Amino acid sequence: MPTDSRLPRVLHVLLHLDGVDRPMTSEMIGEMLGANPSLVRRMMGGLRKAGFVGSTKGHHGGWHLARRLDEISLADVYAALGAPNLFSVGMSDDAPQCLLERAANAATARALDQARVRFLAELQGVTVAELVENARRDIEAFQQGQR
Amino acid sequence: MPTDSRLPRVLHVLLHLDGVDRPMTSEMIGEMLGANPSLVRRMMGGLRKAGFVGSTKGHHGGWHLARRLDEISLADVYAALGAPNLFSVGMSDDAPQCLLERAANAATARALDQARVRFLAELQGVTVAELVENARRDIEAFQQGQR
DNA sequence: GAAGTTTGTTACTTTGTAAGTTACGTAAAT
DNA sequence: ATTTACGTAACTTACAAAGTAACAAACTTC
Repeated sequence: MPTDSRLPRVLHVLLHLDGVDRPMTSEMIGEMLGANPSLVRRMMGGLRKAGFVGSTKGHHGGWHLARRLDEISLADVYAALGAPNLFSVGMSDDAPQCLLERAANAATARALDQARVRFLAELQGVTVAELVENARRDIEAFQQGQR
Repeated sequence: MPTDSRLPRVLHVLLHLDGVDRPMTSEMIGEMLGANPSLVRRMMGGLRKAGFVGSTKGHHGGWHLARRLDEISLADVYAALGAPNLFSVGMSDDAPQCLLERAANAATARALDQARVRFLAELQGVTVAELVENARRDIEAFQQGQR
């Protein structure tokens, strides 16, 4: 399967929406991401339902922020995308008869669960607003290097 | 992509190999896993290179353990499989120009890295032998319930 | 209210990777 | 020599997200 890149992509979009005062159309966003406008609408749909962004139709329509970025954690964004499957590794049979197979599956599931918990905890601890700050720091560091 | 189920599957195989004194053929293992013998040979190849199992050709040939299960951690097994890609989530572009995209990617990568570390740590802390013990406990609990 | 813009949604095609399959060479046992 | 069984390469299938196309609905502007 092509890698599921929705999480970093919609984060990228949120960061840009924060920096503009006009709505951005799906076409503008699509160009930014190197993606199709239709795909953008699909990705952003979840964020709209979650109330993080709004969208307006017609002239000068497009996507805009509907909540402050410091009120949105990365975990919120991930959830708004529908908490898509995180792993490419998994069990082929969830409730096997063989007890040895169960032991093998249980051990694998345990490790995956721990990893998922860690992943979500990390996302929970960061707001989208902090990403803006990180980027700003990077920009300053870059300008520093230019002098 | 179909889910990568190699880790739980080869663990399952190791647990069975521990319980028999004769080598198991790829065909027997394939039937056990609901998989093709050729696929079994591919999956087990890495374990052979790692020295965890051996394989012999010809009459009464097949796969057998080549190391004690308490000397093999789940992380060893995962590594022997080639440390296959763990996540279905990832970035579409690794080194983008846009600093906002970089911030979005970095945050995603950070969470994934933490999750991977947690996953490996969990695998590292468990030996295949311990899975046998777990299964044995399950069997006893089952028999207890039968009385 | 006509024209033009933009989203919302559906249906379809493409893509990437492991699974699954087929085939055949190689080596060992009888 | 025959049979068994691994080793490996080449090919097809499956599946979910990406990507594409199309169009109705809704809004803006004039």
